[in-house]
Amino acid sequence: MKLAAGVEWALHCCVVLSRATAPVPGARLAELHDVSRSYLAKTLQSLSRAGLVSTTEGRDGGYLLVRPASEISVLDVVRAVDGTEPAFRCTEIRQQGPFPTTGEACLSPCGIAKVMHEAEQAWQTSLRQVSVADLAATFEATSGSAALRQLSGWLAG
Amino acid sequence: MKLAAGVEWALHCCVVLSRATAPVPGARLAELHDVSRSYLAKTLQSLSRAGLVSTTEGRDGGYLLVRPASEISVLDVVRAVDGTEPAFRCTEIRQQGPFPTTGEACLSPCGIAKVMHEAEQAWQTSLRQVSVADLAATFEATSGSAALRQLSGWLAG
DNA sequence: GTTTACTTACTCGGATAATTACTGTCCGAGTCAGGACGG
DNA sequence: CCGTCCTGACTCGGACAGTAATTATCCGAGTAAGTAAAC
Repeated sequence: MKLAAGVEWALHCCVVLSRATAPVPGARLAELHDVSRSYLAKTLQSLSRAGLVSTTEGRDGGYLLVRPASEISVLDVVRAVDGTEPAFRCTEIRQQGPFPTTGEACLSPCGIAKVMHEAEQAWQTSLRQVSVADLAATFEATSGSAALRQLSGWLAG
Repeated sequence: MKLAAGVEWALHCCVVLSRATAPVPGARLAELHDVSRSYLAKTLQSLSRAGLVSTTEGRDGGYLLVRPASEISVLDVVRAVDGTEPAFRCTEIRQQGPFPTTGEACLSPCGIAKVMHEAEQAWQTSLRQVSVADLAATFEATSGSAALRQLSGWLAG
C-alpha cells in the first residue's frame, strides 16, 4: 500500500495557503518546497477539481483556499489527490474455479471485502477528525508563530 | 492508495488452508481461484517468509498454516504480502526551500506525518481484530457448512 | 482628468515522455513417496 | 517378511519479461494588471 507522494505536498501547500490572503502562485509554492513547479501543478489541479482551492489566472493570480481551513479535513485533501478508489478491490475470485460460490452468497459482499472496507473506514474517520487549521496550529506551536508570519511576508513579497 | 492484488488471494488461501489437514499444493490453490500458479507462488512465498505458512517440498508437499487460524490476524496476512512500509512517507520537505524549519522542530515528526501515522494505526488496529478463523466462520455462515466440507474433500482428492 | 484600448508579462491547464512498481511467466534445485530388489 | 536402495515425479524457490501506474516535464491558451494615448 502506497500513498501518492503528492499528498504530502498538497497538505503542506494547504497549510501555507491557510495563512495567505492574496492568491499564491504555484511557482512560489514549488520554490518553497523545492519541488518541480510543473508536477506540483498537477497536484494543485486535483485540489482545484475537488473544490478545495480556487484558481486565479493572469497576473497576480494563484491559488487560494475556498473554504476556511477549519472546514477542510485532511481526508478531503487525501481523497482529492490520491483519489477515492478504495485500496482493496474485491475481484470475487470465489466465483472462479471449480467450486464457485452460489449466486446468493455473492450478492452480499464477501467477508474479506467487508473487513477490508471497515478498516478503510477507520482510516478515513481518523483523517476526517483533523482539519488543515489544526495542522497549521501544530506548526505554530512547534516552529513558533514567527515562522508562519515570516513566511506570509515572503509570499506577499 | 492501492493495495496489492495478491492480498485478496492470500486471504482466500489462508481461509482454505485453515480447513486443511494435509499440505495443499500451490497448483491446487491456484486452480481453485483460477489464477496463475507461478504468480500465486510469489504471494505464498511472502506468507512463508513471514512465518505464517510452512512449506513441504517433494511429493504430497504443499502449504500449511503454522499457527492456528484463530491466532493469525488479517493484518498479519496484509503486512506479509503488501509489506510493512508505511503508506505515508514524510520526506520532510520543510527542510528544503528558502525557509527551512529549524533543526529542533524537525527532530520531532512533523504534524502531518503524525496525523497520517495515527490514521494508519487505526487501519491496522481494525485489521488486527479479525482473525482468519473469523473469516472462515463467516464463509460457513453465508455459504453453508457443506461448502467448505466439499472443498476439503476436493483438496484431499 | 477620465476613459479606453493596447501591450505585456504572468498565470494555470492539458497533452506528452521517463521511471518505477506491480503483475505475470519461466525454468531449475531439492525432496519425499512409492516401488523394486536383495537379504 | 523386512530393510535398503533407487527411481521418478512432484514440490517450492528464485531469476527473468510485460504491463500499468506513478512521477516528471514541456509548451500553449487565457487572463488581469499596468501603461499610454485619445477624448
